[in-house]
Amino acid sequence: MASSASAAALLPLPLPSCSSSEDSDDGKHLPSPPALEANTSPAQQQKQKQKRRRQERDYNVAMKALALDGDVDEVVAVFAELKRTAGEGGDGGPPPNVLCYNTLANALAEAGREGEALKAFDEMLASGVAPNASSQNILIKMHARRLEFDLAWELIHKSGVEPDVGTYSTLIAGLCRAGKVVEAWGVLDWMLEKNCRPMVQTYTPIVQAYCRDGRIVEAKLLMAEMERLGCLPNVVTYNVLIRALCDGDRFDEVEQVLMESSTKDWKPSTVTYNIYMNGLCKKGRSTELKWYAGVVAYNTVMSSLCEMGKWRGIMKLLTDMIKKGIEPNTRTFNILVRSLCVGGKFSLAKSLIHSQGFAANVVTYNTLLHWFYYRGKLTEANRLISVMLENNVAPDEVTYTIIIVGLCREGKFDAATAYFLKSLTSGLSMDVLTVLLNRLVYADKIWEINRIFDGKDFVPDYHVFDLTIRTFCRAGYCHYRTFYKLNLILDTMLKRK
DNA sequence: GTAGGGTTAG
Repeated sequence: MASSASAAALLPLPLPSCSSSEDSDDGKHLPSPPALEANTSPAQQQKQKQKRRRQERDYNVAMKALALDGDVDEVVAVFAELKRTAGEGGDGGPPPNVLCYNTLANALAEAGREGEALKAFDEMLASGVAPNASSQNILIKMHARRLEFDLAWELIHKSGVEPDVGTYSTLIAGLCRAGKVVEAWGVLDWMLEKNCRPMVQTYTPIVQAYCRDGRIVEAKLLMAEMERLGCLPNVVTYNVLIRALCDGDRFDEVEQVLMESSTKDWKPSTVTYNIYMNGLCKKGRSTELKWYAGVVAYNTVMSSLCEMGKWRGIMKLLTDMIKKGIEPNTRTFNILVRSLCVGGKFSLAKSLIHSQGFAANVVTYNTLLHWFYYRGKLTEANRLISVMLENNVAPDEVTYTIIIVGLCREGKFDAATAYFLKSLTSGLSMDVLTVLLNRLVYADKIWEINRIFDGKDFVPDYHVFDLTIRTFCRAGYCHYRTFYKLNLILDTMLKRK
């Protein structure tokens, strides 16, 4: 995979502590074209460097804000702009510094665009910018998400970048998410051996792992231990605990924990209240909005009202929040779209896409598509797909799933298969394939299945074989009279290998 | 100014 190749690419480190923004006069990246260079004094050059550094910081802050907002495309655009301004002198100019590359790569990784994140790091190395501990941590995070812990270890041991608290914390978080709490404790011991002091961020994932397993007693014990060690649990740690208490219907204890917050030296945030309220909503105990409610709280309640079919109440809340000066976001909007669909107001829901001040995203289109198919409005669905593509909104796995399910239900297996083949251009999704195969096999559409594996753009691997055989067997095709159909498909698949 | 733990939409 590309990830291991890139991990290897990070191994030989050029100059471990040197970032491009530092004043290393190695002459590798002169900021200005020669002509300008000739008649600028050292003082002026210094000034230009400072200006560039400020510019990089500003761009970096902007990228971070955009990433927080979930607008990754815009992050990519800002980064490109940063590179462009460097090249205005004519000969390319200095590359962005390591922090900017980190921000870019992290935003991409967080958005699930890991291939692009790795490409960003490759580009960084190619421009002679040395990675730092944060770059390494971002890579470790990506490895951990794919459960490639061996690669994560290899990176730590061979990169030459000294692991920091963040490195260990990232690894611990990844292990905890994968349910490997014992290994996480191992890493904690290891860092203590290396005299690296843990932080709240190091312990919190372990608290969370306990909470997820319903081991609340152990979670609380660990939090007590943190206090003893002088590493006080903070609002995030308590949020984890409160969520677990909500899931367990232990709302009295939530109140208790909140009451004690002032003496325990932490302050509940809007996130805390959002978790609490979400817990109450899920148990059907509250739709009352308190004074501290922000946009997320409104979204939660509106969404819960939508589940209950009270879509008129949603409109009331929308006007309510606008009156209070709380700005609705894309999610608010999507909840509104969904509630309008639930209420059968399709044309109104559709018209919202073109309304000003709202950028429809892939979720918006998915919501509408789902309902169009659900109500058998195939022409509308087709038209919407065109609009979506015209507006440069890329379909995701959910989109393809909705389309495929919708078409199959109408008996349009051929079209559904065509969409699956189209989805391959953005990579194979096993989820999408599972959905399609299920429908085709149960409908006995052997010809279409053959078509999936007959194309030149799809070479089945072990998982695909496994899935196919299982699906056929579950549908009863492993009977001797029908087995030849599965054989036919397997033949086609083997031809491709 | 980058990384590492927590909330809401299909």
